[in-house]
Amino acid sequence: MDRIDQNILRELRTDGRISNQDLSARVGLSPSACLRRVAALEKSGVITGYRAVLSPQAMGTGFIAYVAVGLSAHTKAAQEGFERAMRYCDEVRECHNITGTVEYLLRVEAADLAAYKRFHTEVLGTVPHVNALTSYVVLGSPKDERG
Amino acid sequence: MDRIDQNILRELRTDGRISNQDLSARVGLSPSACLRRVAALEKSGVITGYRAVLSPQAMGTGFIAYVAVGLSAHTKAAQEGFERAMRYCDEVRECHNITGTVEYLLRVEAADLAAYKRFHTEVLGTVPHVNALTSYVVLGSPKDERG
DNA sequence: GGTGAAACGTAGGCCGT
DNA sequence: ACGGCCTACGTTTCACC
Repeated sequence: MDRIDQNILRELRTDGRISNQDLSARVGLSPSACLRRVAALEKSGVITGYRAVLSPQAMGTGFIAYVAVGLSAHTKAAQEGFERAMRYCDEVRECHNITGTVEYLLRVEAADLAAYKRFHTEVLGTVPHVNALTSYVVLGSPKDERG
Repeated sequence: MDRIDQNILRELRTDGRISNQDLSARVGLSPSACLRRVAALEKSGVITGYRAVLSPQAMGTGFIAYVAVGLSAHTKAAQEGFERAMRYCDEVRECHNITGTVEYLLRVEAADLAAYKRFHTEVLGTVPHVNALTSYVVLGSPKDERG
């Protein structure tokens, strides 16, 4: 992992669909040498995948909220049950296990406030052991370099 | 924006580097028709970009935390100053303006606890109007579909 | 790490529906 | 307006130096 690898990663983080030819030119390598490095970075797990970044507005998920979730039982079974429920939930885009007064922080994307309310009561309200629920509605994201 | 577009977006969200040929086969279209749709989705702003997803561990940023930040002044100038500071901060990967008792939620990625402590005191501690700081260290992310 | 050539994918004109 | 076909062009990918 030298300077050239760092440059490759910086470029791919900005534009994941750059052609190998353009990428090799930017980092000062021949296409084949560049491709070998990219393949190695993928194989070693430094690059875990590529994703298209979609506009939430255009996707009909203009309502975004972070939700702090506390469980009533601190058992392994309770955690696994909750995580399993989150995994199968399309609205839940991220589920982080955190330190602090509650166990989880979710990022939830819904169409609008009404859809979010439905998710809040009908989904989160019915998952076993869910105790404390605090929603933080996202008003805007001055910086967002997710992925 | 019909069902085929939805399928295209679902595939590109999962694998942003899929070839147009494979993508067209998956959504049941000819390569040219598929490419036209993808180009239209990019032009109309539904697809805002493509990114490589990198492993934080491999990138030397294995320590991740969410930080709730409250400002002492609720003026436009105070907010703009804070947001500007966050924009130029490499450790801050996301900065969301949220509702609730505090104004901002940050995602911070650092090498380790020591690096995070340095960031916490030397960066966040010196930004004007920063009042309340609460860190939530990420222990793990059972689900993470960021991007 | 670079070179070259074959295999592969892309992009755009054109026509049918 | 939109999808499919065809083709020239560019890119990827491999053995080899």
